[in-house]
Amino acid sequence: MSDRGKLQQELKKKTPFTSLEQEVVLNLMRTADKVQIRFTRLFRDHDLTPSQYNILRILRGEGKPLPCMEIASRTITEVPGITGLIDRLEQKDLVARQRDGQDRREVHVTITPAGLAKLETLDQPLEELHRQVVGHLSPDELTQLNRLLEKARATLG
Amino acid sequence: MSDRGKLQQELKKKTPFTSLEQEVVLNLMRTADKVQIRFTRLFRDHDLTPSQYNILRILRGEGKPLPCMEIASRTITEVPGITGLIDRLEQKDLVARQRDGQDRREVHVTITPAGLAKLETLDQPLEELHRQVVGHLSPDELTQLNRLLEKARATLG
DNA sequence: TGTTATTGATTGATATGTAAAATAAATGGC
DNA sequence: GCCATTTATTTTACATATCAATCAATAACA
Repeated sequence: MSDRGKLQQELKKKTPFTSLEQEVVLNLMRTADKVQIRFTRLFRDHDLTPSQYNILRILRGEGKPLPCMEIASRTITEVPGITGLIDRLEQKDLVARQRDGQDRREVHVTITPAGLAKLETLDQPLEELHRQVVGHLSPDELTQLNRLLEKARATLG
Repeated sequence: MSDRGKLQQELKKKTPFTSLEQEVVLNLMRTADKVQIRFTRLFRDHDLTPSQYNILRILRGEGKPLPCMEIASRTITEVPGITGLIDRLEQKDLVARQRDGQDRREVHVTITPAGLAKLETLDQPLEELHRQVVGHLSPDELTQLNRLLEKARATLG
């Protein structure tokens, strides 16, 4: 069965794709969705959501407290959403808030030792999951896929 | 600048990717996210959400009333989420509920003339957006991208 | 200096996705 | 026909995303 046929069957659509462009977009969204489901499951097993993990990872990578604006700028999450995310991470003692800077409007967020420990328990499973998800593609295919995704994204932002 | 460098800069990460697999996954999620944002905006301009549009499109494609279970099976949305979606579409008179079948547990959902009209106003803008989003890739690249995305998704469920 | 504009963060409203449990109707075995 | 099970849907609870509005602190500037 052709590639086109496969996706068509998967979506249970009766009509053929009207364009190659439409097929690519659907394919992209559907694949990303399935990948995300796998990662979401892993995070949930560790009592985290993808957004929460992402913030912890950013804080660890930076190694110092970051204001909410800066966190928002590095995630999909809009600034108002950061507030609630930090609230829930703070309740779990994975991050802490500080108003220490000269600019007292800024709330600096720090990852706690417990937050760092939580991340460490996820490092290996995550690396393993990355391999599980796209490991069946050859290095050439992965490189090619990267190139095409980059090119697709180039005009988008 | 290399592809790896570009994404790295974009995410403001300080450390290089630990693997090609990780890079592909991040690339995939990020690209899908940006594409989705564009479509979400278009739908919002027409007072719809992506999920709402998706349900209308499915109903139009089928051409006859469908039970909630069937709608859920053709979307990302889990069954419980369908209820609220149909609620809001019904409030806008874009769909209607019927309990006409032999199995009176089933709620059949029909698209209304207003719903069909709403979809028609979206057909052209959507086709145009598909081209805008990935139209700068050559047909060869689109075909290649489709193949790689299909292959990536093959092991995912 | 004092008024205004901007910025960082929060809150509130609406929509969605997910999981668990509840409700109601249909089905199968006896 | 009765009862346990299954099925279709809804309800409830929680996390998130988006947008608008608000509040406090700072910056800009006449």
